[in-house]
Amino acid sequence: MATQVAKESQLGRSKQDSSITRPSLMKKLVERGVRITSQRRVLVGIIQDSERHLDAAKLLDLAKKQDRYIDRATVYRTIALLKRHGLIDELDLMHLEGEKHYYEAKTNRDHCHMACFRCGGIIEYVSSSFEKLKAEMARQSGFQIRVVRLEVGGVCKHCRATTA
Amino acid sequence: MATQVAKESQLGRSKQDSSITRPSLMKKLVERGVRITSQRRVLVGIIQDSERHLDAAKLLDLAKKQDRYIDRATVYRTIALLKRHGLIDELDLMHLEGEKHYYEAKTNRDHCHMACFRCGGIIEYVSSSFEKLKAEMARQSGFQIRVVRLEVGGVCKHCRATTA
DNA sequence: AGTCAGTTGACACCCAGTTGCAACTACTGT
DNA sequence: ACAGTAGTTGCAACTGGGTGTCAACTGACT
Repeated sequence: MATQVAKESQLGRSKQDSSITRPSLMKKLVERGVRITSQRRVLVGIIQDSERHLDAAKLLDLAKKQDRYIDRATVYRTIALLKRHGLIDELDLMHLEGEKHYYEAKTNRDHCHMACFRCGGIIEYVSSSFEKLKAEMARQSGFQIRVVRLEVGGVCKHCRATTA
Repeated sequence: MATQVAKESQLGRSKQDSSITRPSLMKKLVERGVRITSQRRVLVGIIQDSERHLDAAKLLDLAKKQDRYIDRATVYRTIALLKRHGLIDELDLMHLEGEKHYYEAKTNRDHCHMACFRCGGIIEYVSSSFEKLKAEMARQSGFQIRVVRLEVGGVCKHCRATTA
């Protein structure tokens, strides 16, 4: 049984299915004794609340609205911090817009990203089959899974219908 | 039912399961009317026969042994050509060694790459559950899938056993 | 309030990948 | 076999995401 979370153009991100939750990043950082600087508060807040998939440059832009002296390097360092703690996921979105990476707060359920080569839309796809596959992979290979990334590129339903 | 293809350190690539085949890249290119230059013959031959996952720099190195005037740009352009024709897959292998990309000739069955953060080994994992998941995603979302990339990062069986 | 390890901003740097262009060449039609 | 030409190559300069270094700063302890 799968829940297709909807589609939105231009790297937009759909509202989450009610069964999907995002734990508070700040809380997790505090719990782990990570020093909370004003810059981290700003950056983590933006990632936590974002409805879109953010790349480093966009994240910097948004952060500068709250702290105009914040630096590129700090953005990258904070991203690395959150990755190290397993609090965010890194995505390529099939390089629809170049080599940059996108980030999103980790949710309680892994999901797949389907990127449309025509319209640039991203569909987030949650499925129990995906969970089962993960479990099967771990069991059969003896691998301890820490990160999973499932990305699909192709043409979405809408573009298939509207293009010759 | 899954076939775990084995494990090899340092981005090594295991021998393929007998049910997995790699169609001839050159033949496909000729069929499609692509111009066959000496450089392309060299590069495509290397990719076709490689037992490892190749990045652009390694591919250039190997190519230079056959044609010492071959250029970086030609390597990137050939990779783009093969990608455009859907003949190779692009991998990140969880950025185990930086941001570069790896390439492999597309096989008749999609497979997952499991990257060990400790030893750098890559396990290739083929599973009918994966095929089923793909079919389910396509059906439920109306998405026409052209490329799929499933990568997993974690700790392999061997490293879990040998490390404190 | 004082301490100091961890963090920041600034800036130079790295490196994978791209681009523009003149010279070259694989294929086509003859 | 040969010439014409569209597609390809090598070169060199460039782009852009990301990193390293280091002096100055600051959050979280006592």
